Amino acid sequence: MYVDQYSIIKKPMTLGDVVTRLEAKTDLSTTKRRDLVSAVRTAARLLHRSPEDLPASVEDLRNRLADIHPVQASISLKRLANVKSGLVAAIEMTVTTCRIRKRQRPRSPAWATLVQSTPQKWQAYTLSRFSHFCSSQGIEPTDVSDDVLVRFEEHLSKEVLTKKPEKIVKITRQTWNGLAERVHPELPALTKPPSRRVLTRDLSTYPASFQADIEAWIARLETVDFLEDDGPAKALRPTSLRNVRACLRQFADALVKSGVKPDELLGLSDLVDPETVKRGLRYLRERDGGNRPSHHTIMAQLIAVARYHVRVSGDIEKVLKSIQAKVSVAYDGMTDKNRNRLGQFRDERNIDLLLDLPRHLVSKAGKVKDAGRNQALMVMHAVAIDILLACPMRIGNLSSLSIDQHLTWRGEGREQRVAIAIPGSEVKNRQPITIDLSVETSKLLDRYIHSWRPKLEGSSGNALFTQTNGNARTPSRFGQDISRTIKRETGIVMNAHLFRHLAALLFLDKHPGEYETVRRLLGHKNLNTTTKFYAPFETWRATERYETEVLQVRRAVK
DNA sequence: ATTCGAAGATGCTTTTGGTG
DNA sequence: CACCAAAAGCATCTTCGAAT
Repeated sequence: MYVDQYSIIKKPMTLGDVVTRLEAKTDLSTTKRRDLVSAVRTAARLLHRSPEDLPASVEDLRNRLADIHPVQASISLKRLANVKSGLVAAIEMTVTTCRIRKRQRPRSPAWATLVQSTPQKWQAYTLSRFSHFCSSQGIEPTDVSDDVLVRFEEHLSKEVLTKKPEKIVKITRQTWNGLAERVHPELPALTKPPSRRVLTRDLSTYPASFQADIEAWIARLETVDFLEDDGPAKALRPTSLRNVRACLRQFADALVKSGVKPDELLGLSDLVDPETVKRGLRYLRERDGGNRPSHHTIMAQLIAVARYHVRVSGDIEKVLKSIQAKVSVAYDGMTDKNRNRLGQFRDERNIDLLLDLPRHLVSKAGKVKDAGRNQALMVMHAVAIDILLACPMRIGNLSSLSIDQHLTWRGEGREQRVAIAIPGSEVKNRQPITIDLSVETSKLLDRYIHSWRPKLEGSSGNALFTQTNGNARTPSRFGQDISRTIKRETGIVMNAHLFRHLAALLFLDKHPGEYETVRRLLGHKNLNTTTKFYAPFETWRATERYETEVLQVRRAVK
């Protein structure tokens, strides 16, 4: 590489330099200096790096610090906040030359009036930081433009250690536009950037004959005519029908995006011609940067359509099958993501944290003086997690538990226990679920129903985990609630379904090879399914045993 | 002063029984 | 017993709202 001999090659500043400069700073009190140096060192320690190896860049440190959770790092939330604040202050003092000072001059009169007169208090909060930023830059409310928002985002990401600058910008824009639209017509509206999400064309934008053809195909899948010879053996469930529709919509969209005119799609037969299929798949592969499971699913739907609806020749069907084979994605048992998430539980501390979480949540809720909705939700999550630990059912079944239909109380007083019974028709694989909860879990459930659930709107209904409208929480919603609570309280990243894997893992850890028990616990129909999933984890135990039995010996010898 | 929560919609991924 | 189809589940976006 050619290097200009006259140019001075500057090494990027590191946190090591920040410490050196801080220590040389005579205008700081000894205490202040000590605190700042400590903050920088602690931050580096949390990141498992030496200060010299970390760039003195707020932007870079934000990303690194984003994954630090106080519980996992064994420090208090407050201490972590103090460390972050000290870190930014230290960088400001030693590295950054120009920055917008916090709490400097008051905002300009126009900004002050605007923010103080918002209809809702939260709007003032939301716009607080933005208004100070603009004011300090000499930008009045009427001068606000998309460009100003860009500079605001730059300020947030380069000079402040907030978690998600882009989210703050998004909410600022939303709040601003809300005010501009409803309260202050004189204010300029901000442009909403296009969503990065792929959205397919709505089916209603295709020719009527195409829409009708799809509906006919769906209708065929959802009804069983026992007199029909080659009809489906059983009616598909609503979820599957939704997926069929989605696949066809996504493929039609792929064709349009690759240049086919929507008007040219007159029926399903226009989707399954081999050349057309290749064209669509090429587009999808290009767009997604490789094969995806969804491409394979789409292909499967197209083949079904080709075979049973369009009734293509056997030759064509063979061609389509060979195309499908080319887009398949190798998959064995469990994905890396799930494997990694389960890996968190190789640390026994995390197992304890999770097992103890229900109790922790209840006691946390109980400590609040005027406990209200939020505390009731905490106890709701405690109950959900406790049930998942005892009986790792699918989130769909958990979220729709009904007090009247699924719960039965047995026994009296201290021995009272709650039984959960879910009929097979409500379960994914049609295996009924029956479980007697432990006395402890039953007590927790009882306390939730009698003391906490009534604090929630919608508690007059039968849903154990009620929404404000009285309906049961939706599975995806409830799953997210539970994941978030677990993440917030323990730092563990998991989803509701992982409770099933975890249960199997914990049990097999204590009782190696007892797959039959795990099969019953998880309600699998086939033992095959169980072993397929969990046999790979024997490797973990193998390395652990190697560690304890062989490496320990080495230590002893040493 | 700073995000956070609820809930619906939908794209995308995973699970799981069964079959060739 | 590898592979596939059915039936989920998960992640993320959107919109309307607030809590600490």
